[in-house]
Amino acid sequence: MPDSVNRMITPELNYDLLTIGEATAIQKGLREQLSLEPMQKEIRTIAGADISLSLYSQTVYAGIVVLSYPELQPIAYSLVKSSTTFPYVPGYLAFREIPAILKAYEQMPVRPDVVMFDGNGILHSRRMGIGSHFGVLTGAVTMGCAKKKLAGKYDEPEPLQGAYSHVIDKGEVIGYALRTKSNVKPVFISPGHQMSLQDSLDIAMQCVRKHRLPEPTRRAHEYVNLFRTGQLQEGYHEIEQLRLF
DNA sequence: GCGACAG
DNA sequence: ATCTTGTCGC
Repeated sequence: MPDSVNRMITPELNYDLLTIGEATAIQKGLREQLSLEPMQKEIRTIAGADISLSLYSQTVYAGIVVLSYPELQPIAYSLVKSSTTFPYVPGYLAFREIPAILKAYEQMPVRPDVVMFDGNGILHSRRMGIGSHFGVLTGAVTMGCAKKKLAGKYDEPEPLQGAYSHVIDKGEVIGYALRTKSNVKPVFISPGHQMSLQDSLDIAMQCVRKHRLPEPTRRAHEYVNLFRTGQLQEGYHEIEQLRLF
């Protein structure tokens, strides 16, 4: 089938012309399809998804890095250069980043068991952060890991690695403030889609190594920055494993 | 009206 | 998010 025809029946997702009011309506609709049922399947791969931008540019560099689990070794990555005019508005990050991340996702021949986003899942005023939005859109199992709080209230967790506290909004637990390293600011964990609050916390803890950020989002951030600075090329790539015997 | 506000 | 140098602490 000619490429021109294919594009007509599978148009790219484009949120650029939406108003905030329309975006809010979309979030409310997606929320009705959200599932927070506990995971059943065993995790063998987990991916991190992120975007890198040049200041004042509409060009976005999207990437997804797939890691083995529980080893957390990068085994493949997908990079896509795209553009967006939807501005950054707190609470609407998905409309700016998802179109590009979706391209990177669809370009991959493999489907990771979990996708972790640099942003939130249900830790959002309408329970529809970028992780949940992407999950409902694709059916993927997703979660969020944000570096700053977006919504809700929480008590500061003890300053020890592994300590955590609930983030609560309107009387319900919507995520956790998790101390991934002692005496370092916590990260904010929440389920996106097809997993429970407890699942998201367990997975986040299993993904912490030497840094504040869990490996999936840390690697995704690293890779999209290498892409933006010309040190990695667009496309899908598998990483040859170094065998030491 | 005031404060908060992922990336 | 990105732009930036040194500096403090484990």
